[in-house]
Amino acid sequence: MVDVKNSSAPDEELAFDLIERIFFGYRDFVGIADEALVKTGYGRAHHRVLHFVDRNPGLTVGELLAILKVTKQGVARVLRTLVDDGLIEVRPGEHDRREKRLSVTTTGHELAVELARLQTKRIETALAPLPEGSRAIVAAFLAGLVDDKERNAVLTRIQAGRS
Amino acid sequence: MVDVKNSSAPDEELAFDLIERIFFGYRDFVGIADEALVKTGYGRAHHRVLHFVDRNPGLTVGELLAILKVTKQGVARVLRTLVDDGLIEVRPGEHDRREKRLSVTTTGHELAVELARLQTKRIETALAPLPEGSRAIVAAFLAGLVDDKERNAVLTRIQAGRS
DNA sequence: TTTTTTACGTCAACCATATTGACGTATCAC
DNA sequence: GTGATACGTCAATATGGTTGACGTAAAAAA
Repeated sequence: MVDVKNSSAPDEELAFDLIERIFFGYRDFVGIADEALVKTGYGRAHHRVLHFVDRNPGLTVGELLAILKVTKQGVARVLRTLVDDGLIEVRPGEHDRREKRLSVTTTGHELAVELARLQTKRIETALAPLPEGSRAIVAAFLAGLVDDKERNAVLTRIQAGRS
Repeated sequence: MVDVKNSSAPDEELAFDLIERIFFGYRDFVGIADEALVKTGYGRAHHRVLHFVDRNPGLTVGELLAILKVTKQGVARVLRTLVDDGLIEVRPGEHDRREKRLSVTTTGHELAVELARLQTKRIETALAPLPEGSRAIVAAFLAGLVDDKERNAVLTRIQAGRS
């Protein structure tokens, strides 16, 4: 019989509540888009690419990889599908023609907005009963979850894609 | 030339900022555990199973499937590995011996706590600079992201696994 | 001008995580 | 005893990735 409470720390407080809320909240939040995407035949990976290209017109492939933290092979198939299907356009960079500058077509933009609309609705519903200033608090908390070294790049990226 | 602004709604406000903060925040938050798991050879799927079994001793396989929203085949390999490796124990249910009641071993608990500790640290760091009451606001927001029909079950589950 | 580096693509092989469908077994409830 | 339930398993398949090797075009440096 081993004592389970054999840790030296005097019963540290672990944030199980928030850890699980993050899990369940994210599970259902992305589920909104997953469901809506069934009709299109696309998956989560397509949504992520479409979203960030929609928000950052002229994004290069390299920047996209940095955002998603995947390898180029990881997005290759997904990106090719979206281009073939006419949701995303590719043009060589003006100053550096090795680059591929990505942007959404009208069709691509419409799908991106449709999904963003659904997710926005969920966010607003979640914020509605909360006190004034909650949006800023939630935003700050979420930014705080990002790796220290990434935070500046992330916030700049988000800011860059403002309406 | 098609007018991009052809929607009837007068320039709806889409919550791009929060949508992206949720993405980046989650990406790095789960990345904390991913990194720590490299040394063990386990992946995200193992972590999820271990976490919920740790927090809900005596959990049945069926309940686990409902929490993770996957099929039994989806957890089969992962669960078998954790049982074979001695991190999770299985016992038949007392009242219903068809059930398999799952619980962590000492080893399993230690790994679960180690991961929770890392994630807790990130959460506390994110909350630290925020005003009093922010924790409750963030908790409420995250619960609000959960599907309406799931929310009661989720909150009950979280509450059940309290320290 | 040659050389090197960069940005990107692609082929091949592979892995983790999941799915659906079919079938089997033990056990419970009636 | 019969049927439903909890679970396991086999097989085939899909999705979303990975590493490694190699190729091309263009930019930057020598």
